[in-house]
This record gives sequence, C-alpha cells and structure tokens, in this order.
Amino acid sequence: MRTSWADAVANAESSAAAASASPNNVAPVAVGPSRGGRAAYVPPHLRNRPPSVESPALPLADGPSGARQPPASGALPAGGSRWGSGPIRDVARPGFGGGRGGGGGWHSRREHEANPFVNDDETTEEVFDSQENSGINFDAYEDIPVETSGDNVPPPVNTFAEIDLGDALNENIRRCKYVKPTPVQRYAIPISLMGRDLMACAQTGSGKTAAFCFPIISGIMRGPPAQRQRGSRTAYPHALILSPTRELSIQIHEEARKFAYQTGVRVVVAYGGAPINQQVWISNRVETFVVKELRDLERGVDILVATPGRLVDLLERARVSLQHIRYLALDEADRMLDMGFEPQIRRIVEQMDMPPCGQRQTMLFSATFPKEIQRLASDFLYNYIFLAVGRVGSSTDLIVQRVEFVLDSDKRSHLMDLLHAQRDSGAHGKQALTLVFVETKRGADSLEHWLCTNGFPATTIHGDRTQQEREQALRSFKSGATPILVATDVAARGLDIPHVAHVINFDLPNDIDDYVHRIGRTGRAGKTGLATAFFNESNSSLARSLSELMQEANQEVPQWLSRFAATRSYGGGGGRNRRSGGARFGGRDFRRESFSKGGGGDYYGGGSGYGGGSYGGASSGYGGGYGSSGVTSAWD
DNA sequence: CTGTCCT
Repeated sequence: MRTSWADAVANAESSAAAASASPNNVAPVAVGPSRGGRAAYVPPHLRNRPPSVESPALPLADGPSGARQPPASGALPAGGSRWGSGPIRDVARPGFGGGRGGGGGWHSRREHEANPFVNDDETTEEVFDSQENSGINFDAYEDIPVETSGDNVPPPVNTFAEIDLGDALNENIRRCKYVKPTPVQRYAIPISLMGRDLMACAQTGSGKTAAFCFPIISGIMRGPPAQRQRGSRTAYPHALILSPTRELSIQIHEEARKFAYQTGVRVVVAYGGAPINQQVWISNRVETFVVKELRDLERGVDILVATPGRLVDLLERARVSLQHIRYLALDEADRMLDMGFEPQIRRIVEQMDMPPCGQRQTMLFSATFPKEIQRLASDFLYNYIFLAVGRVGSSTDLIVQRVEFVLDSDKRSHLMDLLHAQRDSGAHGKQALTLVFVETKRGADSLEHWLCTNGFPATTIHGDRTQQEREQALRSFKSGATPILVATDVAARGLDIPHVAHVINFDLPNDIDDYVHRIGRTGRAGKTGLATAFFNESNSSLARSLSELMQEANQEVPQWLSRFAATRSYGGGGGRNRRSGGARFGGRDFRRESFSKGGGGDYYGGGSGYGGGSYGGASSGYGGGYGSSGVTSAWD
C-alpha cells in the first residue's frame, strides 16, 4: 500500500516508476551464513543480500541448510489449515533460519521474501473521480510550524541522502517513490538515529510510520542479530511497535515490510481475531497446528508489530520475550495511554521483561497529545525530545469542515440528501468514497442496513464483526466496490485509505481529539477533502473545542455553533476521561507549562506567542521544495 | 456512559 504523500510524489517522479514493477518472483535470494551453524556474525544488512539489488533473478542459491531447529509443529501440509481469514504475514527472512532445504515444494516456495511492492498499483487513479483532485494547495505546506524541546536537539535533515540509512534501505525508499523526507521525517529521523527518546506530534499521513521505521530498521541492521535459543520457541524481537487497532497494525506491518525488504530485517505482525492455534480434523482425530503467526515468530523476528491484547497473550505463553527490545514505538500513543489501553501498555512495558527506560529507545507518535497524556507518557520515556511538526491536532486547510445542526430523528434523511447530492455531482453518477462515523456498533449495523435498503452500497467496520469481515469491508471500501463505509472509532485513527472524499460525523465523538483523527481520513495526499458533522444538543460538550478548532483551521464557524460554545461552560471539549479542561492539546511540550497556566484551547503548537521555543518555519529548509519544484509531498 | 484490545 502506498503512503499517501507518495501518491503525489509519484506523479512528479517518473524515474522511479520502473522500480515497483519488479515481478513477484524476481527477488533474487542468496543464502546467508546459517545461524544454526553458528557461523561468524553477519549483520542483517549483509545477510541474504544479492550481489546487485536490481539484477535479474539469480538462481536461488541453496546455502548450507543447517536448519536451526525442526519446525516445532512440523511443516504444515500445503492444503492444510491455511485459513484465509488469518492475518497477512508474509515476511520470511530468506535463507535465514529454519526451513530452507528442509521443506518440500510448499516450503521452498515460501522461502524467498515476497516482494511487498507488487500490489502498490492495484488501485488505479482512473477508478476514482477526479472531482476531488482539483485545487491542491501546496502553499499550505510552505510555512510549517515546528517546535522542539529537550536537550541537544539535533538539526533536521533536508534529504534522505544526508542520513546514512544504508544502501538497502535507500533502495526501498526509492522503490516507495519517496523523494524527500516529509517534515516530521526531517526532524524525527536524526533524533531517533541519535538514540534519543522522542515524543512526536505529527498529523496522520505525514509519514509518521516511516519516521519511526527507518531508524529502527537501520539500527537493527547495525546491531546484533535476533537471538533464538536452540530448542526454545520464544522469539526475541529487537523492536516492538504497538498500535490500537488490528487494521492499523496490519497497515504498519505492510509499510514496514517495504522498508525492510531485502535488508535481512524480519517484520512480523501479531493481532487477534483468530485463534493462535488451529485445530483440524485429520482422519478421526484432532490435530493442533501452529498457525502462521507463531511459525513466523519461531523463525525469528526483529520487528514485532502488534496489538496489545495479542501481545500480552504471546508473552504469557512465552512465545515472545521482550528481553532484547531495543526500540519501542507506540503509534497513536495518546490513545494507547488513554484509559482503555493504559493498563495493558503499562503491563507490557513495565511488568514484563522489557528493558527499562534508558536502556531501550522509546518513540511515541500521534497527531494529538493531550497534556494529561503527555504527563503519563513521560513515565515511559528517558530524557526525551518533544517534537511538534505541523499544525498539531488539526486538519489542514485542505479539509473543508462543515457542521450542520441535525436532530437525531433527522439524521438519516439528512445523510440521504448528502449522499444523493454527492452522487449526482460525481462523474458518471459514481459515489465518491464516503466514510460515515457513528458512535456504536449497533448503530453502525443499523445504518449500513438502512443505506443498503435505500440503494446506497454500504458496508461497515466495527468490533462486533469478525476479523475476516472487517478486513473485507476495508478492502471493499478501498476498491470502490462499496463506496460508503459506516464505521465506529475502530477506523478513526491511522488508517490510510486513499481517495476518501468525504468524512461524515453522523454521530460526533465525545472528544475533540477523536474528531481530529476521524476527519484526518480525508484530505490526504494533497487532495482536498470534505468533513461534515451532524451536531445537536447532545454534542454540546464538544461545541467549544469544535468551534475553536474550526476557527484555527480557518473554517467558517456557524453562528449558532459559536453561540452554543459561548453558552456552554468551559469544557475544553474533553469528554470522558479528560482530566484537565482548558489547555490540553499537544502542540507543545507539557514540560514547559509547569509554571504557566496555558491558554485555553491553544490547539496549535506552532502558534505565535510563546517564547523560548525553537519555533521555526520548516519551509526555510526546503529550498523551494514542495511548493515550487513540482515535487509534491503532501502534508496530510 | 461507546469504542478499542488475547480466548
């Protein structure tokens, strides 16, 4: 899957076009020294490296097999329990470890690393209307506010070439068609490469995933290989990336696979929704097979991407140990440390066998970072650098935000009107991709059914659906087969779904941060987006923060909303577990606010008027970059 | 007084 801003870059960089065309099986694989044989240490980036990365396929060099260990559960029969609903985890480190030479045809087919770039172009631009592609406003990226704080903050880089990430990683960057680092990458990568802990606020779609993956992969390539005790079924990853939903973990894994392609760094994803062990009837008895997730783990893993629940399970089963973790990254970190997740995260980070603060490198990323959560987060960080890039906690001007007063009883017909109008104005009467957020799982099902009944092809994603259904719904939406997706907050954060033209908050969230994340599903890759919210009295606690947010984003705030906001008490927009009203946004480092009260609702980190910050327009470093060179790198 | 997160 492509990163959103890479879409735009692709248009400008035709030279890179050939790169992704490498067919699936071309990846030449040379077998590295067998670790089973305890050969001399070979750093990961030298393992399995073909003589020339883009050379034509070499014959698979069958190296010394030396399978370290018999696959614990035996090789799975080809037809066996490869249940399709299972997580997609296709990263095998070629020629590295058990299985090579030991397997039959089925195994050897899997022994080389699947090319993670093959499906990048499966969604063609032409499928989608161009209506939302006009009016790209790159001036919006010209003056990006940046705040850093902490000791000895390294200067940002302007190009990937300035950073010594290694040949293999550079090649993957080229394959991904990333021409220049995005602003968050420019700042965060040098910080991470220095080994510093980091709390980073940057909008979704701005290249966060790469910002933490590149340094992790680079660091792992330079470090010792993943260890596996002989005879042990425990995996010892070097890096752990946690995210709040299964689909986001899947997405991170898919991206990380690309970055780690042919680096020798192995990436495995683990998430729930399917049993860890699969029981299959053979003849008249039950055989328990270890499914792919565990097989992947047994083959060794450098970077484990996981959702918290499954990870806890794996830790309890001693299938994973965190003893060798050198990097810990929390994506959507404020969500991970919020009430629903914090105990689990604390357990993983503090009560298992993870190295303590200071002995690992911890990186927290999110688009929003309420101060109260920052305070919590500092428990997990050591002498960290705070980084805020862009208009933190906000949309860009690329997203037009509208709020309409709609009674609950009128919501459906109002939605119908919007969808009708949108379909009529769309090219060839096609429905643009529309993401409809609702509050409850039941509400999602019921609205989906109603839409389908009324002639609007819709599907839904929420936690009461099976994992197979969830992933199918997402695919169907992305492809345009079902252009309306009704979702709970499971889809609010992180998911990069290209071409979403319209986000409708059918039910507004209780929390302004969730609103920010939801509308951030559109307006990506330099395309404009529309976000419509249905507001009524039941959302009054959101009125103030919503109207402030919209003002900051230069949106038109309806008079009635302003009045609503004024009549409401000072809520700060916090719903539920917000412990502090007022100044609560992650635009700046909470450590700086010890003695100041902070301006209520100061949403933007880059706002004017606070001194001592290393505030600087990032545009100065671009040298005419995004705006004028024709090279586009969208900022959300 | 939702939703997300191992069975």
